[in-house]
Parts: sequence; structure tokens; C-alpha cells
Amino acid sequence: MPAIMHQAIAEHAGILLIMAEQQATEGPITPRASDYAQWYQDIIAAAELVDQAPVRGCWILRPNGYGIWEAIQRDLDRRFRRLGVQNAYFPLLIPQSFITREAEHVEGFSPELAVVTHAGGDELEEPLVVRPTSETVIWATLRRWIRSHRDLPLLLNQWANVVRWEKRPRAFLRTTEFLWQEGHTAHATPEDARRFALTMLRTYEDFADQVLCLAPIVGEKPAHERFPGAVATFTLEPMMQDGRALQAGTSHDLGANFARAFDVTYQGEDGASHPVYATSWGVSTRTIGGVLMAHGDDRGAIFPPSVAPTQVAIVPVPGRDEASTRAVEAAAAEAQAQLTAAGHRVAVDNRPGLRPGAKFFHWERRGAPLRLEIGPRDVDANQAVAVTRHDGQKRRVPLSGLVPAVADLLGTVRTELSTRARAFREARTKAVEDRAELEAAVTEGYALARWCERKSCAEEIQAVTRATIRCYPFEWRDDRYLPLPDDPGPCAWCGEPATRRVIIGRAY
RNA sequence: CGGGGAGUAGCUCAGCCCGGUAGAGCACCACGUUUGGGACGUGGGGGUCGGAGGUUCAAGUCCUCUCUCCCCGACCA
Repeated sequence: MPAIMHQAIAEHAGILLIMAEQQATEGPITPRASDYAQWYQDIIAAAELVDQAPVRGCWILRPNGYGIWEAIQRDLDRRFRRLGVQNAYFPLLIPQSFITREAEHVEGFSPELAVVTHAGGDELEEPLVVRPTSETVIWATLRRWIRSHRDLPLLLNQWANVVRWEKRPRAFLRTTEFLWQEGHTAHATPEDARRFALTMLRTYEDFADQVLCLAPIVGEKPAHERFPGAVATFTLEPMMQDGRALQAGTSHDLGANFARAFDVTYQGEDGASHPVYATSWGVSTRTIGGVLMAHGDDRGAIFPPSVAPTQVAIVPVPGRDEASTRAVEAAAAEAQAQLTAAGHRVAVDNRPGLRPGAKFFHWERRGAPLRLEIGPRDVDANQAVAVTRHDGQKRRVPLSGLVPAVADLLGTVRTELSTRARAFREARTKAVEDRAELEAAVTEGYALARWCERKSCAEEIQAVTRATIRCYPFEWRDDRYLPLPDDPGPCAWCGEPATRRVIIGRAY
């Protein structure tokens, strides 16, 4: 719960309001500019997305928060199926010995493992780990499922929870337990695996851009930032409103590393035995944190229409007499019925004892992208006042043509959020040539800098600037990802020869 | 794991220095008047003061120990 100790003075509608200290869910929101971390916590509380759990690092997802995840699931799941991916489910508990099979994998994950040593009243002969990811148990299984080239490609996904013991948890962004999907595929050739990993990256990029409106930078991680056990890791790096990066999804080309560790081979058309090539890819509840940090403002959360728990909030404005009030209520109910039938998530705010203004603020805090006000004057004119959350613009929409008008407005909101995020990121991404420019750039956003590709240099950059190499950025052209053209010159940090530019930024 | 804070009503806090019947604002419940950008009146409910031990006639307050949470850094989807 946020510690709101100040009295916020907010200018609103031309008058100064002094807002008293209040309950977290109803209280003032710390301005983004004065304390970004506190602002983040405040808007989560205001939108009632999570509640505190009894275990540190864990959060309860309240209906609003979980609703966003459900919307993400629906959208991604459709995309996966379109690519021929099938859902399956593998167990939560994994024998500890599995984790140790792939050398880098162990090294990468052992510090974060939760281990079960006792069960059924006895000490276990072999401890079980709570999955931090499922490569090991899946590849132990695929050994039985893959015999012939005809079994490939094998495209699996699972919706699951995983546990990684985190030193410093933050709601959505870094939680001990989190929800995600993890895709795992098996291919006959390294080229097939690479191609699929990139197809998935493109799928994620489209989702992040069109659905979450995050306008991410897309690219490949440098070697030292790869997933433990991968030969290549591809990433989405949207920029948050404080200029920091959030890794919002990854797709890995695992080469034959896991197949080798779990001894998985297939018999080819040539009759010989061949290694199997793998990918894995995931998007987690962390992206919800990204949506909050990318779009929210000082009034609270702003959700892109397709993932908003409530897309349209209808606020009836009572009339002076009972008859007009009843007419307003009827019009609100009718509007809700029509919009719900059209597939929208709609709430009518019928709470008694609250004035319309209080309800306007309420739904703004909760991030509803569109508000419809219906009062006696609107009923007379057969219209509603539509207010878009992200820019506060008011429009009149006809009650007779409400469904197409709302669909149109929600589409406009989506486009504008996406455009706004892209413009923000582009304005705060600077090509830099030397240390001074790099240091300045990462305090505002991303630096596009030549880098010598040495880990030690990256570590020095991080030690001094707190920024990390986010990725080698890609461009989507002619239906495929292309790295930036080589651009030889001195490394922006150490001056040694470099051939490529990377995105450098501070990250969550 | 290092460095800082903080634990008293659902929330934000006061009370502690100087021990003496548990407080405020907001929230919540009821009724009434209101209602186009955060309404008001009247009445009401709500607490083993994070936990354990100690000092004392008496502990929210003093002493000792302990637990938890938050913020800042190193590890991470």
C-alpha cells in the first residue's frame, strides 16, 4: 500500500482542489513526475488490480487485474493456434536433477529456485523444484514423442504459473510467482528453429503494438544477456514513460542444446539419426506492468481497449424529477445491452449516493478507455456524451447508432495510444558517438550506440550508467527482420573498434 | 545480501520525549436532501496499538529480543 503523506494540490477544471489524504483506492495519485515508482504503485491501487499476498513477492490478482490477463490470453492464444501451435500442460514440480542437465540452464536458474524437500510428511529422496520454466521437463518428455522427421515440427504451448525467487519484487514487473505462456517447439533443422523463433518474435511484436500499444523496439540480445541454454534470444523492448526499457517478451532459438542434454534425436528421410532443434518463447503478466507504465497518467491507469477490464463505463446523470431519471436509467440500460451484445465489456455505474463527477473520476482511475455520459438532456436529444480517457476529449454520439460509434472510438483510442507511445520512444532514442552522449541519452531514454561487443565493456557501462545493452535492433522489411546495416567505428564507451550499433538503456 | 524508513480502525496518520479510561480525517452502514467534473446533514459500527518477554500499582508510551512491510543498490520474464 502506498504511503501517501502529502497533500496533493491538483489543478482541475480551472479551480484548485485540495485533496485530503484518503484511502489508497480512492486517494490521490502521486504525480508521475515527482516519484515514478510511487506513481506506479498508486495507479495499481487505484485501479484495484492487485492486493497484497501473505507471502513477500507474491500478489493477489484481483478481478480487474486478472481480467487484463484473460484478455491477453485470448488474443495470444488465437495467434498461436493460427500458427499451428497446440496447448498442453506439464507439471509444476520438476525433479531437481532435470534442471542440472543443461549446464548453462542450471547456472542461470539455480539462484532463483524454490525447492520442495518435504512432502507427505517425509523428506523426499530427491528434492523437487517448482518450475522456473519448463524446458527440462518438456524435453525429457519430447524424447518419447519424437522419433521420425514426420513428428516434426512439434509446436506446443502451455499457460502456466512459474516461480523465480526474486530479491526485489515489484507488482507485475518482478513477482516471485507469475503467470505466463511458454511455447516450446521442436524442429528438424537449425534453420527451421531460427525461422520459427523469428515468426514468434513477429507475432509478439504485432501483439505488443496492435493490442498493447507499446510500440516496442525489437531485436536480438547480446550473448551475455541470452536465456540460459539458448543460442540466440530475441526480445521486445518497449520504452516506459520514464525512459526505461521493459523486456516485454522473448523468443529463443535453443539450437540443439536441450535436445542434446535430454538425448532427443529423430530419424530422417535418409535413415540416419539427427539432432532436434528447439525454440521457446514467453510472455508474462509483466506486460501488464508495461501497459500501466507506458500509458498511465496522473489521473490513473489508461488501458488499451482490447485489454481493458471495462472498455466502456456508462455514467447516468439523474434528472430533476423521477420521470426523467427513469428515462435516463432506461437509456443507460439499453446502451449497455446493445454494446454488450456487440461484444464490449460495459459497466453502468448505478451506485447510489454518488454524484456524476465522482463517478467520472472513479472510471478514469480505473483506466476505462471510454466513458459515456447519459443525462436528461442527452435522452431528449437521443445522444450520449462520449469521453475518451487518454485525451479527455468529449464528443456527442447518437444513441441510435451507438454500436458503430463506440467501435469507431475505441479504434481511434487504440491508434492514438500506439502512435503516442511510438512518438515518445522515437523522441527519446538518440544516436550517440561517445561516452558523454551515451551517459546523457540513457538518463532520458535509449542510446543507439556502437558497441565493441565485449562483456567487460557492457559491465563497465552498467556500473557507471546503470544502463544495459538491450538489443541489436531489427527492422521489419520485405517481410522479414533485418539487423541494422553495419556501421563501423569506435565503440561509444571504450573507443575500441566496433561494427554494429546496439540499443542501450536503463531497464526494469 | 548491504544502506535507509515504518509497524496504532479498511486507508493515511496523531498520541510515545514527559506511563494514568484508544484518537482524527477519509472510507464504511442507515435515513434524508442533492446530482452535467471529487455533495451535505443527522445518527451509527469498527482496535487483543506487529509479536514475545521485562520494569511498574498501571505500558500504545520505558527496556530487551523478535517478526513483517516499504524505499534505494547488486541478481532477474
